[in-house]
Amino acid sequence: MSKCEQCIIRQFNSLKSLTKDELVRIAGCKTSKTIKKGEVLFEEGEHINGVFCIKDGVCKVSKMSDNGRDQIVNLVRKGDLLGERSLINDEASNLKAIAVNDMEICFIPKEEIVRDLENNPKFTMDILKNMASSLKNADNFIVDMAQKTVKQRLAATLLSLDSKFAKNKNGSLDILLSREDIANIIGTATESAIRLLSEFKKKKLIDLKGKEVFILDTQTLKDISTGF
Amino acid sequence: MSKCEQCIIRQFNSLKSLTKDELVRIAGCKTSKTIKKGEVLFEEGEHINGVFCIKDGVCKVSKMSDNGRDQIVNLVRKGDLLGERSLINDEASNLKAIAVNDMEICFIPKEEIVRDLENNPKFTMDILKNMASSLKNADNFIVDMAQKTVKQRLAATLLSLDSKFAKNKNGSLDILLSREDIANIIGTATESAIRLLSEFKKKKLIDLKGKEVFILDTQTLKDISTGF
DNA sequence: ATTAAAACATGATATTTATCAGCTTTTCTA
DNA sequence: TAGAAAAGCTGATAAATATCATGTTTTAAT
Repeated sequence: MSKCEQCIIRQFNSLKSLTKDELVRIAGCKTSKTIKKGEVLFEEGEHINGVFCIKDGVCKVSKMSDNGRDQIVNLVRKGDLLGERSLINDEASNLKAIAVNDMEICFIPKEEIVRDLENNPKFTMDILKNMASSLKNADNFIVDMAQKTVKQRLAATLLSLDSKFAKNKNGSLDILLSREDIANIIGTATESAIRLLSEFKKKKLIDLKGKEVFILDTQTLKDISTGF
Repeated sequence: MSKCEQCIIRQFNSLKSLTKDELVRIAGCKTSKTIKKGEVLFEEGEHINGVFCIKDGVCKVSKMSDNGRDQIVNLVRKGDLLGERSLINDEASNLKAIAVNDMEICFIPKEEIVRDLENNPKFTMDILKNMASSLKNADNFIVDMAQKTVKQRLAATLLSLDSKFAKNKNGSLDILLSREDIANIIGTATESAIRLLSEFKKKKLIDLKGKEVFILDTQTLKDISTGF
């Protein structure tokens, strides 16, 4: 069993605010898991009963809409916590999480982390700050979804992937998404996403090699996303 | 100056978790204001430096999109707190708030309430719960915006207004919104919103008398909003 | 290595939604 | 209370997007 107090991943999330003693206790009760690409971390309606700390890999967090299409609301990656909300309210998750590639995760049971929430105000404040930031992002996302065209949303999404993920040696984004995933992020039909990706490629704003994406012209993408 | 410890409004928000002493202190530093319909509580980009407690009235919280249209992300009403997020991060607001009707509000300076946040874990936890709930709502809103048609979104919005606001004696919703406001909630052109409202009226799902809205057939509205 | 399944791609068409124009009604203000 | 401005309404049309159909390429499993 690996030791949380020696794990560098925690520097990237709220767990950095825990004391050494608290981390030792967490290390004693957490479980580490490997999750293969395509596997489910949790389903909509499931009680999560804990928090995931993502040591490696990426997962997509989505919700099924009434008309049966999945909407991806977040991509969670190395260093992020997942499931903080289930600590705070006692409800079942309204979201589903699926691994986009192979993942390494640690799962910390709810009771343990709630104890820290009650006793360590610094930790609580950190969680609160994170939540406030997520809420701000969510508001911006709402505005984009409501007011931007599909083309604008695709441009914005490509820019967001560009800033969120590292680049491979060949310059491609270090995240492989299916065309359907991309469509489910921007909220459109898969065919529409494909068509617009082809258009962007033809205009040399991006390049595509299979699922690999190369961002070539951020300025024009920014112009498109803001309506010029 | 009115006394917070005797104000029933606080029972509806996180201020209920403050101790009597804390409330007395808050009462001493808060300012009460009347805000007329159409007046601005705060602008996008403004540093709010405090929290609004809404004693009466409703305001619309919105954000300007890149293509110059306002998107309403929330309607805040009697009993709600507004601006909690500005306590937690030190950023300027990314949202604007405008009174929909005449309002009574109290404004509590940031420093005072941050002090409570640091010293009263019950209060902090309550704020946290509220934030978690807002975040869940925001996720659901994103999915609706991304996946529902304008007609579905209008039906969903009418149902949400129906459950959020009281009814007048004549049965109309106790909230008067312009057609433009409604369009800015569902994220569509004003003309489209008007057309669909007329259609719903013709089908006897709702009735309209000027800005007054009567919800007549919740079941069919629900069916429409969920895609049947 | 072969084959089935999944993902990708593109054209044709239908549907939805935005935009523009012109008109009526309501609201505000001097 | 008259006149101006804003809000509401409706039709015609254009633009955006979804859907359906069909073929190709890639991936995965045997």
